[in-house]
Amino acid sequence: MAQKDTVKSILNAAEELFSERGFAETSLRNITTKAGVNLAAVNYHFGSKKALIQAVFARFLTPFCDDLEHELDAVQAQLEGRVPALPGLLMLLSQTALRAGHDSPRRLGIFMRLLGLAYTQGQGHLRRFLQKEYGPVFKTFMRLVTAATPELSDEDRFWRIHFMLGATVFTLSGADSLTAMAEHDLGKGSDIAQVVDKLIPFLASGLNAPHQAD
Amino acid sequence: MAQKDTVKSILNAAEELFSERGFAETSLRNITTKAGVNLAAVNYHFGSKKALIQAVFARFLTPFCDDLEHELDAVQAQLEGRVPALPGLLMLLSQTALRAGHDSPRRLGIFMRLLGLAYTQGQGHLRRFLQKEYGPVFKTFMRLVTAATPELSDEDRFWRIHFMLGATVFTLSGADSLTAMAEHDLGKGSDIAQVVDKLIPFLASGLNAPHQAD
DNA sequence: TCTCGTTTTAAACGTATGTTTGAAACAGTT
DNA sequence: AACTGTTTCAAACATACGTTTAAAACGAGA
Repeated sequence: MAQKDTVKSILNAAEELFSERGFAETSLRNITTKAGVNLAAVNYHFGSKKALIQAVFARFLTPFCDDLEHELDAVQAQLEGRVPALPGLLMLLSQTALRAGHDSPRRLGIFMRLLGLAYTQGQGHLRRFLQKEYGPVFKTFMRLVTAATPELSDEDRFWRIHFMLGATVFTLSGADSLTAMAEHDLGKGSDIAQVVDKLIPFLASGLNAPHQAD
Repeated sequence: MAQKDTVKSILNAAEELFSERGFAETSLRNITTKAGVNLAAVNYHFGSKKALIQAVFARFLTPFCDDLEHELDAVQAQLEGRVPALPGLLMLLSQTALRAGHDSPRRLGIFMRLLGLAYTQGQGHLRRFLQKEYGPVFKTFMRLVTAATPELSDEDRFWRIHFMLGATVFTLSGADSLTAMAEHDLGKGSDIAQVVDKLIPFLASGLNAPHQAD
């Protein structure tokens, strides 16, 4: 059982430290110290730092995407040709995501921060890895969203989907500091599930906005 | 004139490299090589790498914020107590931003990517610098947005502002690769000004969404 | 032309990083 | 109890980084 514990400790420490400081700013010594294991353990169990980064993503993303794929299949079966409703699709996605951070809801924020880093930080190997590994499920989801928004032009839909993605990743990845700000400014904090609840009407309304500004 | 050229070359190279790879992944040797100057020039002219990072932000942000401040003053004078219109405020912000990348519109994308990095990447010194230096103009803008959306609760407005910020930063910072994707998927690319045009109705509609999802 | 403050240069410094190594500790099997 | 494959460990390795240094090159004013 020693191996399992070491591997898991490393993944836990890496996940947290990466999300706090980024990939390049987090050294293997930081990680192994926090995990309470020897420095060489990372290269022994994962092979390299790059492979460790990918493993951190895979541990979260693989169960999430499997779960999502299953849910999407169920939706498609239930529809039998009818068009899906957009808010339902968004809620299904968010609920699946919240479920994926099964330990604590905080983990979703941590992972969103990682996802943001994956796109902003260099790490070309990571983008390629994520694309190859988890691209298909995303395509399926996109197909359903397309069916749910038949009145949108392909162009508007394309851009608005990315506007939604940006709002989500940015907000949830900064959820910790943002709820702290909210608590300070408004005297009212929120947990991440409440933020998601606030996000959904915003996204749904933005996606269905009229083509031109009023 | 030698100093001016060296300083400007360094800033140009740093701006581009930082936006491509992030701060920690870009070495001073990368920067000075690309700029065609000696390695020591950065420490001579800027003092440290941290100071160079701040200088890159200041070169873009100082003219932009001065311009924005001026524009906001004009709006407030013209209003004389009446409530401002939200789409107008958003367009004013985006037009000012587009104007700030006066050399090429591509520069706005580069800078948005830097702004995203500033928030995701560790760099506590940067957040503090930006807050101290450019916080007040942001507060002024926020006051006008608050006046333009009297029907929103403080809580909803707070969160939706950050949803908007996220959609904007994320999309514009990835504008290069996103327009490439759009070209590939739809056979129709866009420049950054067109993306901004598409963004505004999305944001305005999201901000004014009903409180609960339908 | 000489001078003095500024700028550039090549080289070195100290430190931190990812990775490798070879021996020690361990756990399960015969 | 002895053997075997796996895992841990302390130490070292090579490399890359930001920064410093001291000398050289430069440019404008006397």
